[in-house]
Amino acid sequence: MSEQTMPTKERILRSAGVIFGTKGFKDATIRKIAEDAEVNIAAINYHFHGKEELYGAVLEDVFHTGFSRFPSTLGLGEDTDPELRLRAFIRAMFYRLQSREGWGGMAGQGRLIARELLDPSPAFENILNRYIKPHKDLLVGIIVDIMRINPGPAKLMPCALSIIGQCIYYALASTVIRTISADIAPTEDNLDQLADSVWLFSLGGIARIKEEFLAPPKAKS
Amino acid sequence: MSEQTMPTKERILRSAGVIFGTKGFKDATIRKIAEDAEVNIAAINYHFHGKEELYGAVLEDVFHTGFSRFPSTLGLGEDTDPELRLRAFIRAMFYRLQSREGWGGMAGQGRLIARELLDPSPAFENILNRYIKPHKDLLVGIIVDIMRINPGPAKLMPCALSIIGQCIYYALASTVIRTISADIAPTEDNLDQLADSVWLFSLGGIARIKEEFLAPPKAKS
DNA sequence: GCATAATTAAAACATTCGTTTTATATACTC
DNA sequence: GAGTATATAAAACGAATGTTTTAATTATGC
Repeated sequence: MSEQTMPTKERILRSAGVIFGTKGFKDATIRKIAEDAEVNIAAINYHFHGKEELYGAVLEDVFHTGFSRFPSTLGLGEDTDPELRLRAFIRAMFYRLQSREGWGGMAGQGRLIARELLDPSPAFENILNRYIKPHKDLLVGIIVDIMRINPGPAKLMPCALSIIGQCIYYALASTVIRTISADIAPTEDNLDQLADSVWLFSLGGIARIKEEFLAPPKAKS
Repeated sequence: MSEQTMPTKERILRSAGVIFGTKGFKDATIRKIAEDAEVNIAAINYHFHGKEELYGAVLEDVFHTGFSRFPSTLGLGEDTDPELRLRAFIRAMFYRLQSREGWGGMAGQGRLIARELLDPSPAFENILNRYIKPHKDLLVGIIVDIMRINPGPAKLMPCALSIIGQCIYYALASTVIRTISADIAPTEDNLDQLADSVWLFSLGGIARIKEEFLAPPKAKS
């Protein structure tokens, strides 16, 4: 389905995804989206009822597409080595956040999600319950399996946040990372490599947190 | 110096810091800043030459104040145990990003920095060279000292990004973290605790990266 | 103490943007 | 094939916003 034969509604959704992602809600204008989608302004307010609802639809679409195409297990069964399941989890996050695939040139879905974390929109609460919370629970389950004990949420949650934080940061700061050291910036080609670096780092982190939980040090200022 | 005796220029800078931080550049309006600072609109365009330049001044002020009050060493000498220097580095980041201290109720400096990482402003290039790059170099130095070997930038940079990413993420996503599990969300009281969790996690991560560098596994799919 | 510069105040301007309205075209139903 | 619903197009509206202008006020230097 080419650019022109694609139904208007879809074209709008595509363009809106790119523009909302790269410029943010406030900076993205209906006019620019309409121009990019080669669609009249009124068509946007016809199919969606306004800017806000369009944004909600984009958000839903981004999460739905991302989690459909790159499920957090990447197809691995529950019986797989939990360390490999963690690797799949992290890789899936990298793909979702940074891969170009499946979103037709959409270069900004990772940034769109980062924006939501900064300034959650009204539409985000649904996303939170339907995607993010289960996603977090899955990760916590993997960590427990890796540790082979359950140290309780007070230890597990920071672990999970540390892992997710690394992944999000690469998407958030990709622009700045590129100017600081271009060779380490995430591209389509080194995603696996970066993801695996985060994976190894996290395996070490998890081990250390477990160790500290089992044998809390007496004397360490 | 009370609210009213403070010079106009400073009052503007304070209010602008809060409002830019919490709402972002585009969403923050000159009128709201003027109202909050109890200052006429024209005074803003008189002292600063416009919205953009005001923003630049705020950014400079945030970084200057942050790094002055919380230097990355927290006073520790070069001869200190590098693991403790890492702890200081991470704590300083948490204080800078999330502490209320020293910025008169400024609740959003961490978010302001996260916004810059997402959409760097023209004023950011200076900040990058004068604050962020040296900051990164310091961190890399600490990591080398902890590892006691230098595995080269291809291994060091991801380590540094993983550490910084964790810190930034807590600031970026504090709102969402709070709704997911309120007890782990960063507050003024548990900053040390969270920072130390990131510290331990990172120590484990560094160890693991080093280990993998020294003895790369032959057979691991 | 006055003249000049620095600062603050109020109003007006020009632009941008989301939305609405009105008109036209296309598709579908009976 | 007429009539109705659906979809697109063009223009206009109204609100918000950054900036400028013009006037008034305050501080400063001699």
